[in-house]
Amino acid sequence: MVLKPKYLIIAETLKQRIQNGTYLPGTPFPQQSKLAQEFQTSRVTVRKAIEQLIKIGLVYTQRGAGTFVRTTALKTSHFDRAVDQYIGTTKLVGDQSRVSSQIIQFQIRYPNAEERQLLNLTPHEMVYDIQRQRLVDGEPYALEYTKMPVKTVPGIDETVLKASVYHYIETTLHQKIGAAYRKISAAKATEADQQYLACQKFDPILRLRQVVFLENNVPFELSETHHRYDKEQITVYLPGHTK
Amino acid sequence: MVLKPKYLIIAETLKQRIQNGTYLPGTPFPQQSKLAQEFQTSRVTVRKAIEQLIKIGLVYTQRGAGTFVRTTALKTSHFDRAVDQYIGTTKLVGDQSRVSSQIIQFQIRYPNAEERQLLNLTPHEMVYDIQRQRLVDGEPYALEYTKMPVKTVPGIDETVLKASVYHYIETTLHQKIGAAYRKISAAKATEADQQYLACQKFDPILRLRQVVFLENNVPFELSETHHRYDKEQITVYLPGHTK
DNA sequence: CAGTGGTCTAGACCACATC
DNA sequence: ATGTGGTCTAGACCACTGT
Repeated sequence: MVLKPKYLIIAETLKQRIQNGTYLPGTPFPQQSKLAQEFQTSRVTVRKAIEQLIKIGLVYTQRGAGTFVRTTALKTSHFDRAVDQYIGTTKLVGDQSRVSSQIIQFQIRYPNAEERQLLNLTPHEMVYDIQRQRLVDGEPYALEYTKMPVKTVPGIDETVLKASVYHYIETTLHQKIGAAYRKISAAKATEADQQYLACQKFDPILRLRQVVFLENNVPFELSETHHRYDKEQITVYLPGHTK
Repeated sequence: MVLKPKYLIIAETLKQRIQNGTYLPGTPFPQQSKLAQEFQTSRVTVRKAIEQLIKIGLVYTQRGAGTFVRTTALKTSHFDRAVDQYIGTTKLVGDQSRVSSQIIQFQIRYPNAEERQLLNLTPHEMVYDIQRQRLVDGEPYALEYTKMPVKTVPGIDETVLKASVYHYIETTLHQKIGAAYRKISAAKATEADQQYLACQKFDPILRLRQVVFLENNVPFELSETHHRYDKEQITVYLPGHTK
């Protein structure tokens, strides 16, 4: 694909206009037919662009009335964390230079039953089994247990693990990250948590278990991440019915 | 609206076929043009129906190849918890008869600064301030701190609070629940948590803070819910780019 | 009533996967 | 080369909100 689809370009343009205050919260938003004229396109395409903004919670529509920018706070995060990029630690923090990693364990082995099922593997397709301590600005940030199929993410080594696996996948393997299933829970700190997150014995842990897919829908990561309860929270926006 | 939009009817039909095994995971899915013929509609409408299924993680598409049912586990929850209905405790559990509530506090007062901002209120528009212990099958399930504008949700009383506010809003007020912002974190158990969730002093708590909107995008609830760490986890599905 | 967004059509052409 | 999904058009009509 040489050129981005028109509706994504329009979505980005509208997003910028919201950011720079061209369209103010609560106030107007040009009607769809006007936008179609402006962008030299059809109304259907404009609607598709607006749909993107609805999905990330920037605007909402009211039949018969118009389209409006959301006033609500909590909104700050939506500009930097697009829908598909709040999945990896490095991306979560945003600034890659602030993130560093200590490798606690790194081995390649055969998958167990759960890994075979969730990563869709046969018994002889091997997985990386990785434990990393992630630090932001030198402070412990997360403890990660990651399993990835070797066949799907070939070439992982210590250099990659010290930096960002997601970055490696996108730049070197030229793959894009797709959907993800996440389960979020609270847990008691394990001994490893106490050690690598520098937390107390009775501190709670925010635990995130997820299966992540590439854009071609091949699962490539099964992971469990532990966060200090006082350093991280997870923000979710649930659109109502996207029409 | 007398009749449901055609694309939603098609989406439901396809969903049922996935459930009853007509379309098997990994296996085929009729091509969009064929489905358009079958449902006597245009391909655009069929695509809109499929979009719904993608959003809840039931299927995925691959350009040039076809549409496929997701194999991955974790899938069970998607049939019962539709996108827009995992917000209230009563709905979360599913079976209303199993849920009961003890009212700990119920008063009406003027809003503080945070409430005014997040619920979009003027200083003289009053809010309900409610604390409830929620039980499932008689066992403590959650401790809820809820603030709602009186003007938006009129007529709340002890009878409603003993049952379900969401049910009241939908049946008596004839409003529908829309979008929601949620922040999920882990926390130490407070004294109230220990008392009303019957948990130990050093047990972690799963904490959910959210602002919920009606379908017309008026915010109607600002709440904080505490869950026992061993009784609840939150499942999220993040679609990649929905095209 | 006028004006808005929501649904829908019947085509067309493009990008990609598979053989 | 064929077949799939992805993008796009230029209309039409419906449902709802406001006055």
